Amino acid sequence: MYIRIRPDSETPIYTQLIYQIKKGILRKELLPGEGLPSVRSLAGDIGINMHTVNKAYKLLVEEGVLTQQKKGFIVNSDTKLEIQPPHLLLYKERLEALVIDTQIFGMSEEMVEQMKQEIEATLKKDDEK
Amino acid sequence: MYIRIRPDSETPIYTQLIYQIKKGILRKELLPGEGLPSVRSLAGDIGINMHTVNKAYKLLVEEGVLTQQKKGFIVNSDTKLEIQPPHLLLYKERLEALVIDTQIFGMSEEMVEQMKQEIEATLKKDDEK
DNA sequence: TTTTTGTTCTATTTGACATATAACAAAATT
DNA sequence: AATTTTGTTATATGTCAAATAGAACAAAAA
Repeated sequence: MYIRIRPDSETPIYTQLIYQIKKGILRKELLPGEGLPSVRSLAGDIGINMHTVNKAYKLLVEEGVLTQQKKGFIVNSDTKLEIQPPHLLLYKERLEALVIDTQIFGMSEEMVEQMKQEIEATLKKDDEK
Repeated sequence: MYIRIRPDSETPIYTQLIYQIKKGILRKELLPGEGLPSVRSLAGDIGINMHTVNKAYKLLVEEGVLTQQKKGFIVNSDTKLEIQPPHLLLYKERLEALVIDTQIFGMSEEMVEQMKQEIEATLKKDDEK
């Protein structure tokens, strides 16, 4: 699985990593129950620190996306993964900010819908594209 | 116009202020051409520092939401305010992150749509509600 | 037995955020 | 004309998150 990190981005590395992994799961490049690389190996591969990878993994566990076994992290196999209240609150805040900017800049509903569909296309298996 | 700041929020104060002002414009509590309170008076009113207000104002000018006269900041009167490329990029990144979380947590399209409409209701003039 | 795993701890560096204070020129007010 | 208000600029300080570095540990896997 490909992971690309932009060190100079405003977005923290651990946040970038979190979304790269979520992307991998949605694209089925990471399957339920599949193990993730160890914090040390992944850190070494993409050239970042071990603790940064560990932070991303632990936050993903906290969200329920990953689970933790005695040894190592794996993709959660639960069919129904529901968002927890504190994360739902953050989700709503992000949605509100996006809606506000959409209206402030007078972006049409079609324009947003098109962008959304372009994004969704990148989140499908290569097979289905 | 009401402005409420949560000092303990993860969101920086200047960012909170930016969205409060955008909200005020959408709700028509701030009209095109209308002047905003001076950085000192607003800072004093809501109990934050002058430079924090100034930072929010300047960023809003940079986005085209406000303009600056010889003296003071005013709401931009341009009918067509179009988003600039760098801001559009950030917008797309935020939209992507939201779409990813929507799918990862298996949220239905109806659920998102409902949340969106609840938000949009808060962005209308009180008259229209 | 050796290696690998995540965990924990201490330490350091960097930058953003926010505040505080002061001084300035230009504009508005009195 | 004098005073006040405006945004601007500069310096300084404190706090915190992010990221790195290195070391040590017990438990599990090889």
